[in-house]
Amino acid sequence: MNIGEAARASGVSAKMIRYYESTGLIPAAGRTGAGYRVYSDTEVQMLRFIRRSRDLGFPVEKIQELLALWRDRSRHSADVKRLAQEQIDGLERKIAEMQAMKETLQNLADACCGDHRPDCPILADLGSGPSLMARTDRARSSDQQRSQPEQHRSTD
Amino acid sequence: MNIGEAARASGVSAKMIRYYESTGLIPAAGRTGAGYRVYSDTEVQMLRFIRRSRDLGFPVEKIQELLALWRDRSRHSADVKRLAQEQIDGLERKIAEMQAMKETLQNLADACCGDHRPDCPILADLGSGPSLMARTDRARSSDQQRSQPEQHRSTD
DNA sequence: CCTTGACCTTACCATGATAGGAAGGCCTAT
DNA sequence: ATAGGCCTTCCTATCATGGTAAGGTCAAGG
Repeated sequence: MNIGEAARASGVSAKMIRYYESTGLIPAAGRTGAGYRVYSDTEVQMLRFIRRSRDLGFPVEKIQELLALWRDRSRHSADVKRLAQEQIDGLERKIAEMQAMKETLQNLADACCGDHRPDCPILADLGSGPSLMARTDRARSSDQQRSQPEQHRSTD
Repeated sequence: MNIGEAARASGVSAKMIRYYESTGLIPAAGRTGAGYRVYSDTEVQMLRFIRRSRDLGFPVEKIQELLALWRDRSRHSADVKRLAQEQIDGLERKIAEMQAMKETLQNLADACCGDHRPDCPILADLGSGPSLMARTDRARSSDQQRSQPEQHRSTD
């Protein structure tokens, strides 16, 4: 099987297969006399493993660990579970982060009448110092820093 | 104010300020005789605007539009609201995507006993073809080594 | 045989936003 | 005048992926 077929069979693009090989994620494939890479079913299965792991958001670095465990018949499932849990935790963190952004934006958008008038709480918030939204405002302090004549910061 | 002070005052690193200038997001700053960039309070305010927009997940491309609206005193708040809503929608899509990953992983992890034994539904799923998961069910394993005659293209 | 077209090869460039470093110039206080 | 802290530009890297270009290979058909 050449790289194009392996790509179609695994769902990993030929481009990425070569990249994974170059980075050492997968071992170098065999070659025909002409230099074409050759793939066995076993190797395609490994590529599918990688593809599926990527689909679940695992970074390539972690996939390396997953592959090592996959190949290790004396692995401890606890190690696999730990990797999965770390990934779950990472996803959760990112979800929470984006959820917070979304809520802040939603609050701002809700407060914006969204018509022909220029007044807009969204821009007002963006243009002000630290986040006024998300929780009741506080630290509004000086929204302009001291106005020094120019250059250097000297005596603080 | 030089770039270091502007960075501290805006929360945008000096590195990024130069980058934003090089990409045209912000106009080129004035320079002292020695070539040092000089920033006014107005420019620092703009940098804070950018910083806050980034904190809300806006890509620089969108920030360019936001900045244009910010500067345009005859803007329509509807345009701002639309940008915000697009960003909200984008965040929602990404959140849903990651939520799906998380749930799939959680189901797999829940099915993994996570002890010293090698059997692991997580690896079994990753090693199988297309997603066997998707619903809240698994409780299966040892389903990974069936060699499928999937090759086509007779020219081998 | 020669052409055609689909496939393969390597190598380089680009993305987006950010950080790191090197090499050298500038500024100010001591 | 020298130290050391700041500035400058330029280069590199990230991470996973796609694109392009220039050239070799292979199978089929005229």
